[in-house]
Amino acid sequence: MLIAKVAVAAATVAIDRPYDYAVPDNLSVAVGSRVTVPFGRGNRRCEGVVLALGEDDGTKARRAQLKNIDVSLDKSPVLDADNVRLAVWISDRFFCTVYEALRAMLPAGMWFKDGVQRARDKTVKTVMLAIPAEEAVSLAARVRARSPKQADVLETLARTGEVSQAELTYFTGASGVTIKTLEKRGAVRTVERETFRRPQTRVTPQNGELTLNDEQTRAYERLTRLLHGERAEAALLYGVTGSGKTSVYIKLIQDALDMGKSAVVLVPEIALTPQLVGIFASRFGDNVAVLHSALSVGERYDEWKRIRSGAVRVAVGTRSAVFAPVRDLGLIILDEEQEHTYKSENAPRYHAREVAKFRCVHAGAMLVLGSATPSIESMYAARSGKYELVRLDTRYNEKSNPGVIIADMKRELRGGNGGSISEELERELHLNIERGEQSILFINRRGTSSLIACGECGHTFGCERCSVSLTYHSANGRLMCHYCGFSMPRPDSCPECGGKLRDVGTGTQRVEVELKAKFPGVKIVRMDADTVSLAHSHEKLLSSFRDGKAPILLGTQMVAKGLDFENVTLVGVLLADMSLYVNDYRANERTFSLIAQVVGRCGRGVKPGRAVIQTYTPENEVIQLASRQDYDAFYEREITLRAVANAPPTRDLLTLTASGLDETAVLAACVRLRATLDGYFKGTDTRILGPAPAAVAKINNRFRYRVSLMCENNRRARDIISHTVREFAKDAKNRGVSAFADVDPFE
DNA sequence: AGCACGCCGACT
DNA sequence: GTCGGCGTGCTC
Repeated sequence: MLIAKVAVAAATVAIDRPYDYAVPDNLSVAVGSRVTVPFGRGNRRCEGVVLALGEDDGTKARRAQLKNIDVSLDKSPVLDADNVRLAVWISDRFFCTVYEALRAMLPAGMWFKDGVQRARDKTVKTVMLAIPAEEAVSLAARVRARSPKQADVLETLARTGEVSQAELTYFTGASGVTIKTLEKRGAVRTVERETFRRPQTRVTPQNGELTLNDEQTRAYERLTRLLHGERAEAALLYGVTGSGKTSVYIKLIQDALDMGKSAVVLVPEIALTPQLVGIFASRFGDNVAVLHSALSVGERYDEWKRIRSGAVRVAVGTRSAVFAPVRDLGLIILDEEQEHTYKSENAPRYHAREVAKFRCVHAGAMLVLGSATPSIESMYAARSGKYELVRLDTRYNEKSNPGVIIADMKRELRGGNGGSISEELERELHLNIERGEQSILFINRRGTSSLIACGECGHTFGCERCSVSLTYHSANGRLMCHYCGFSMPRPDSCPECGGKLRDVGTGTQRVEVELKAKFPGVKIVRMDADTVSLAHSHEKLLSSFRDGKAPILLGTQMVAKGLDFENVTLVGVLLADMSLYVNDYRANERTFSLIAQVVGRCGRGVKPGRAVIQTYTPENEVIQLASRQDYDAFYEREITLRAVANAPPTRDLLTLTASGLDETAVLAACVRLRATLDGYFKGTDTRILGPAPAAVAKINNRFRYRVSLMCENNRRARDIISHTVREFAKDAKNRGVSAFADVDPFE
């Protein structure tokens, strides 16, 4: 009798192991087949993946205990032995179940829920005007008094054209009923559209020979030697902004293709790197598949199949594309390898860099990590010889470094300027506007919108389910929780004392208002989550900045990347020190990377550029070093601090997070966790910290506390951690509290 | 995490 | 006598 070892979906980490099932004679399954099996006392049906097959070697008694596999979900297996091996490794390294790891390897939407396949091609209901825009605006004015929601809907549609119903209700707060009423009145039409268009515009392939400069050629040649087998674990391509890493990537990919192999290119976020994706698309034409969160389920599946069949040899995508099923993997490139988007925050909590390493080692492929500001851990590995370090030190089209002005906001405040634009920045902006040159202003803050507080009693609005403040979105006029999605309309006055509500903190909208007052009549393009979502694309906003020659582009994080415009000669960083004051050992690194990137973007054109860094702590060394783009000095300083603190990369950080509805129970469980770990690590130099509230202490009514360990991430430490998590789940005292482990989380 | 099994109190 | 409370232990 044939026995299958199956990874089941219903298993948690506490009970995860391969379960044996009998394979009925009429069923054909292979390693990697998805199946359904009966599981648990209730024999409820659950999904699973076959990990291995073997002949029965047990006794009759044992055979009688075995249950049968129910059905096989695929005609031919969708995963293979390599996937299984990788999944087992991920489950061990990142403390998840084997099933969770396997699941991450398949395109979303291929999975069954309750035995019913989810809709293949989702459609989305979109709404558009059925009457001319001007007519809609005047209709809106007429009905405003009686039906304000309808008026809002009409005006929004007049501005945007076609919008999905979901977005429309988000921005106007109107319900589906309002839209139906308008439809009955003949003012709007609704259409079911396929979720997303194919994002790739087919570009004409460029086959022209790529010319590299001397330095690029040397870097390329060293990397090629690695590609041909003389390899370290990975290569770190450390190239200052503008040194032309992309050209080196392209040469390497071409080489891999010439050898009959495939390449995977990972980018932090597709939407933020349209230029890079565009370059690959035009260079490799139909040989590229772009994997992308905006693809519909069906499209994603199609792209996945194209890659798997070998029809496409280059896959470009975000984190999950590290699993792209390319034929004969020859090369993986992680661009901007320091970005936190490569680390998954949900199970499986893997880091794409580590998965890439594993795949490359097993496929005999090369891994290239590219960055202008490498993560401290990667540079550490490079310096200690684990990675090959390849540098690109000179800027292509050598331009003088931009002049950097550090504006002291404390002094501004003392001088009576309580706004968010310093005198220096205002002066430079004036200069640029006069000269017809463009400026980019970048707000360094997490979140996209501002907080609202009562100007009289100081009342603030918090989410009742989560431990965070509600942030105000001027785009839809609502207060929203960024964790659970709760939203409410912004009240007219303080619910406590009736006082007037004010915006606190510098949101993009507030800066925009300030700029408009200072520079009347000057066109400002604002790019943040609000405007991007409504206008549908970064590209649209960017081209309105570039082609429309708007003097000022103002935005959050998202303007910091991929901007490479000739006419931009001034970059301003508002609140440069904002990200320094986070309780996180990576705060310095993040701040440095952000500022250095922004400074580097400036002055890449023909004209000389300047950067204005606004900060309340102008003497801060991180800001000073970043403004000089002095990565090497920053690295030396930072690695010393990390070593003193026993923080990564000198040690690894392992965390255990417990969450539950009852705060005292969670805390008590965490204290027990800590005691258990203290026992296991007694007498070692492992540092154990906590329990401390997690960065977001409460999500969806669940309180979260965390215990951290700084130790070497070795077999023994991992065994202790996973054993502790298992025991935790079994302990009746921990009822109602769940725990998970994470490696080097980015929180 | 589910889910059944089992051993105690209220109710037809 | 039986229905259902939730404490306990297992999942091929």
